[in-house]
Amino acid sequence: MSSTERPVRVRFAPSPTGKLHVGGARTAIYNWAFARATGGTFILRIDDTDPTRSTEENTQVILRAMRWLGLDWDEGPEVGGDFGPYFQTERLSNYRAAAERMVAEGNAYYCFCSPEKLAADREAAQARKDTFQGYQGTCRHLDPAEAQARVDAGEPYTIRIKVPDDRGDVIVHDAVHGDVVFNAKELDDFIIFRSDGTPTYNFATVVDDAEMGITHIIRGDDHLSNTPRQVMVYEALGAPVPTFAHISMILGADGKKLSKRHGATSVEEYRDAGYLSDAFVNYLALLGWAPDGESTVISRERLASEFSLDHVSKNPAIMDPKKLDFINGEYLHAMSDREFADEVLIPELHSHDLEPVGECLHDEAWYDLLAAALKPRTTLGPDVVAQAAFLYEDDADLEYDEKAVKKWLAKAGAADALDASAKALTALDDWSPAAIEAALDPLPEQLGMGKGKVFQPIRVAVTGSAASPGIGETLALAGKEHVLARIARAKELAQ
RNA sequence: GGCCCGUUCGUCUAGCGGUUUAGGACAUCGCCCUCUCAAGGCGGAGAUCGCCGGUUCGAAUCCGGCACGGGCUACCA
Repeated sequence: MSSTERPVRVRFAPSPTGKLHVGGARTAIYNWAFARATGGTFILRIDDTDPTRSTEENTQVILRAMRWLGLDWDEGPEVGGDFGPYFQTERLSNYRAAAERMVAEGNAYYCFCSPEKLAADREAAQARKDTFQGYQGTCRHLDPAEAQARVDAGEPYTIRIKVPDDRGDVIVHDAVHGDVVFNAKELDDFIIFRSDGTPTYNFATVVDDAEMGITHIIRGDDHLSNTPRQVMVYEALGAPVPTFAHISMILGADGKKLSKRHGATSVEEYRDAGYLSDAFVNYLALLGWAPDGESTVISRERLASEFSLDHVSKNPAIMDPKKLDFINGEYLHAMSDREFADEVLIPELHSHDLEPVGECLHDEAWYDLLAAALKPRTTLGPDVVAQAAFLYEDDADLEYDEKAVKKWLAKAGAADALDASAKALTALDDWSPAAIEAALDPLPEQLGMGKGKVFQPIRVAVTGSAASPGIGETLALAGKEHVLARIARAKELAQ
């Protein structure tokens, strides 16, 4: 039975040797979306066979990142499943059994070559400028009984797969690259079991994928060249070969492999910077996959229903933070004022220790107004902090932006504008944005000045800066008492 | 050294032999709106489809070579 006829089972199998990187996150997203779009099963497996670099803490970081991304897995850590365990370190006996079966069936053999001999052989091949520089097959034709005797005698050994002499072309059916042809002659009898009794990656991963019934392997294209080796293992195991989908790497702005010097590379850094999970998934999903040539903002639901492997691009993608910001802004702007207040505004203010000061005008209606004012001006959650800061300063401590003072307060007419507006505002009972604007509206004409000449001095007086939401909203948020106090204070700087 | 992969505006991409004067999005520039900053609306500039040959009446699309970039070739994953 061909793999495409089996119910879809895909897996994301990170090694807990570090945090979840954006490249891994995208691989996880594609696996998840493919499973959801095909009604298949999404499995999470932890490939922790490298004991020196794998840690429990990294495993937790990865699970947390997966949850934050909203990539729920059907089988794996913490949810279980019929094909477990889902940690490779708990499956060692499976690998051992599979390898021994391969030896027994003549598809693998014991090798007693020392690392030194192998290195010497390789150097010799290089010196001879041989086209083939792999394993020379020294132990391939050892008598099985004799080999077994040496093993029993305690001699160190590795287990190597026996690539059939007459295998010919190995064709990897890849959903994004098409059929990729390799010749088995270029493959050597690679090691599947180390002398320390642990399996190698190319072996363990295939044993797991075969036993877990994985039908499609979606992973980074750094594995493409290793795929024919893995196909050899599937064949030796007598397991169906899955369909592969090798996706390209994500690069930094300079076209080089993403690394620390490019800034944020891990999922949690993006989360901590204030990106929305939906926006981040949206951006990453479209970095290398396009449902059409038009869509930029695509919902999680659409991703989960429309994702397909045949629209995945072959070439590497450069990560563009500007576009991520744009998409994040789109998600923010699509929120209701209430959602924005509860999910972004208030948490951000709290995490920056901007707690309500003075009298309690910071009620629900006040936050709704602040949310409405700030939402269109926000592309990243933390943007709200600097914009709202003037509302959390004592009147006497408010700092004025030097340029703004020079441009708007230290100018002829500024004092008149402040006087007139203070007078109009003092008389005002209804302290709503609309009422404030109505009260201020006639002033420019009365004073014979342009609107900017009147409103900007007020804005600078109240916020300390030349940029803020509309004057009505700004004053309404600051509160009448504070507005008047700040205007009075600013008059000392005005002409 | 050998094998494999990739190459469309600055960036992400659409394009699967004629409907293409190569479409969209981000970024950028300009205009409108406007009390500022955003948001929003409208518009501009921006890609001889890596290069060279070939197939074809016709190629970004098919084939070959080359160049550049990347991967694998480990008792790493």
